[in-house]
Amino acid sequence: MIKVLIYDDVQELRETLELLVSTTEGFEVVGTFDNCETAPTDIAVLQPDIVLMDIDMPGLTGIEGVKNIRVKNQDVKILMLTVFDDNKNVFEAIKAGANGYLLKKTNPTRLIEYLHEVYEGGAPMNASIATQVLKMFASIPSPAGSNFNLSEREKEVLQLLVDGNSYKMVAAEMDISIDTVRSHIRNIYDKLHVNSKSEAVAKALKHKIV
Amino acid sequence: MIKVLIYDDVQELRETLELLVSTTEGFEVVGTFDNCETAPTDIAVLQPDIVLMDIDMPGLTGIEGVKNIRVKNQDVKILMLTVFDDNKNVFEAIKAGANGYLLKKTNPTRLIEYLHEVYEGGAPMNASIATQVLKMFASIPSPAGSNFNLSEREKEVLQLLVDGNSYKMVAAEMDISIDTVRSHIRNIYDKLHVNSKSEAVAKALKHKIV
DNA sequence: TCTCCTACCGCATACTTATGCTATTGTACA
DNA sequence: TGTACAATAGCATAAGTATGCGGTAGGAGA
Repeated sequence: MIKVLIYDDVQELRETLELLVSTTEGFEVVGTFDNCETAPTDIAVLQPDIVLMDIDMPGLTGIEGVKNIRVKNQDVKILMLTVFDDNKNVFEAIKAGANGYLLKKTNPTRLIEYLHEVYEGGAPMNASIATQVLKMFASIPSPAGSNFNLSEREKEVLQLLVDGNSYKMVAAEMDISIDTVRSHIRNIYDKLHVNSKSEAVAKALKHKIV
Repeated sequence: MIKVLIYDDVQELRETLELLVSTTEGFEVVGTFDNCETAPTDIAVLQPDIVLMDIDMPGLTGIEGVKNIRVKNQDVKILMLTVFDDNKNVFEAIKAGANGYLLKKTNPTRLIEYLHEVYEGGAPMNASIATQVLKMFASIPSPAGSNFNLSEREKEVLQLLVDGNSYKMVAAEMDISIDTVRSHIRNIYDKLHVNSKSEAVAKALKHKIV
């Protein structure tokens, strides 16, 4: 018997989910709640195998709920449920420790399959969400960033700027005159095609130059 | 008819795959190759919808193959096939532009499902691989909602600073006075515990505030 | 040898930024 | 019905920055 715990603020959906899961062979609903304020203790008491967690709840959001659960319990499988496959939430939920991410419009048969999948250690996601995850993944800048032909010395200066140093502080740090710092920075600006310190810093970070 | 192109250096597997796909309703194998040296031109000529790409090939690896394909073609769906669900390869393949990542031990029925899924824009992955992807994802240096209690307006200003705007440009962009911009920036500095524009930009980018 | 590049240094000037203080509005919450 | 805070705006001044010009010295390579 796979024990399932349900969090959803919408009564109708909560009941639909409960009905679906409890009438499926091999599954048992051990509780349903309209908020996840007490999730960590609920789980300690009810000992579910899988938690279905709505992401859009008033008060404590599902993501907060997952974080709170994971402080106490790393084992229970958590499946996020959401109406929107919006970028930020997916990322946040995964980082919080969710095991899968499903759209509410997922059809019942598929949902049950996904429950089996997560129970067996998988990470079920709807196709659209999986695609998003891959895209986010692919957008992670690779370690080999273009370095714009900056000389070693220039990179040093740039690093110090990124760390929040003023010209004066850079000069002190590198033990060169402030005018030399100016020279270096001028050259850096030329190479990066920028004309302010903050633009240079932004470009350095975005392109992982430093 | 969904057109499939197969790359695998092992003749037996190539033939098994070809048999499986070509005997399935709605699918057609337009070619099989034992290496992906000529992949970009193969694809230009054969116009497949889906490419099945073995990852472990002598000479040009499947990952190199994907990179080469993506230079010319962003539309064809590429499914990676591998015996090992090893961390580095998954990451590299995704970064190269693969649409999905399957283990060779995937059973035939499931494989066909996955082919449909990728054709429809999904990102099929075996459960074990999806789990890995989530884990990698979760280990990405944390953006984790640290927004330093910036108000919406302050975030707007900060974004403009990150984009390289001066006070004057921010004022023009937001249609407020430069003194108001100063006010906002003062408050941003207080909240971020910095005291220069470039520090603020660096912090914004490092903490993914904007 | 001569040229190119890098690192170094200097001065001057206009512009931008940081930070002090103050003040009015509107909205939200207790 | 106050209290709190966000957003707006202003003024003044010191500090920092951007960019114009100029220069020297040393090493790599044509």
